[in-house]
Amino acid sequence: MSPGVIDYAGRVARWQPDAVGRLQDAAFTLFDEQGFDRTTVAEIAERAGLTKRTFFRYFADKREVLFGGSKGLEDVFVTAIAGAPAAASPLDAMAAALDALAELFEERRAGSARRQRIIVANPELQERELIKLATLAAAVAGALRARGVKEPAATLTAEAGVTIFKVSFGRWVEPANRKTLARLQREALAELRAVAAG
Amino acid sequence: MSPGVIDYAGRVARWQPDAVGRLQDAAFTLFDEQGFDRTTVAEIAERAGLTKRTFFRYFADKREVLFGGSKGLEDVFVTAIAGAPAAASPLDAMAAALDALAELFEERRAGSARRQRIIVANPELQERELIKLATLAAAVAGALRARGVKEPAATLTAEAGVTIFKVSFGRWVEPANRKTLARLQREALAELRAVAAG
DNA sequence: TGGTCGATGACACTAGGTGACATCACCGTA
DNA sequence: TACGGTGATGTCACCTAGTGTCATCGACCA
Repeated sequence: MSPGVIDYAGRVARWQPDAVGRLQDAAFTLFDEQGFDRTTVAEIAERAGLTKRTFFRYFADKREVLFGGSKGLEDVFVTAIAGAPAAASPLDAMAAALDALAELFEERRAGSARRQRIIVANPELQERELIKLATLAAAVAGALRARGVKEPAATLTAEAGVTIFKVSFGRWVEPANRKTLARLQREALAELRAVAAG
Repeated sequence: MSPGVIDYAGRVARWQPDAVGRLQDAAFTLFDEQGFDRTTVAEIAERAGLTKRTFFRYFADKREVLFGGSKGLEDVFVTAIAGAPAAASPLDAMAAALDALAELFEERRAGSARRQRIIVANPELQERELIKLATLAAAVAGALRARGVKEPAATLTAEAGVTIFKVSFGRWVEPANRKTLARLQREALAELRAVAAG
């Protein structure tokens, strides 16, 4: 669609640039305006100046368009675990990784809240969110095992860390919240330590 | 389909009994034989002697036919939490609830393993499983709050308990496993305590 | 006898998702 | 300069999950 666009160099480009970005923008806007399931893929594609078929070339399904950033999240988390001091306990490594995550998000609270609104409003999207978090937990557990943590401690620690992130993230994006994500995560971690101590 | 069946009283019944059960049986068998996504709803319905439309009257979607028992699971979990001694710590109440769950499953290891095989083979089904577990965790957190546990301790404890169940269940249904679910859960809980203690 | 109810069937329709093939600007190379 | 390959996109036909609506007909009741 729309061939013959003039690109930055003044040459005739066949396609408008950044099809993926345009699809994501269109999807976010439409989901936010009319809700996820009152928005069709054809509608998203049309708004992005593309076709349904092109949408499905970039995204495995309609939900996936909202989860583009999850690979980056996983990378930051795993890298931070791997980079923690060798002497750090599993839970200390986890604390360091949570701080690294917080830094990644701190600037994007408005966008995160918008995305969260869309997801919370739709069970299908919550399912996808949960499997992304489960995948994340599995990767984190792998990073812990690479540090010498045994099973099932690695999986339990990883799940605990991801749970802390999830719970804290949910509080962070609440309109009334004034605390930083880093602080909410540290509080949750302390709480978990207290619970486990009995 | 198949009207004119003779029922237990010798009278002519219009329909064969237990449509839900027949649909579940057909679905389990077909999913196990040919996989979840190579099985169509029309196929399941036909095998059960019913139509697609009837399938969707009983199950909200194709996946739901595998998750009929999750309400019972939640009831047992929540009841056990509520019934724990008033003096028990949150984690002790959790331990008691996990024992109660183990009792519920101990007799059904073969069936549980078959269901697990089907679910593990398909990401869509894992998504549904995860949201069921998340719903379970939310209910358990509610039961803990009813005991006076504050947030975020209640949610963190509930998530930890459900994680212990999930991890232990996965190990329990492994072909090589010889331990009971109760024992695997107790081991995981001890491990979690050790990790959190540092 | 007739009327309501409840479980199921029949049928048409929407939308997510896929496979196969066509299009055409771009780019490297002879 | 001509030409062939490549990659991003479009077109079209198709499958199947899931839904809305109305028809059917034995059971049950007055």
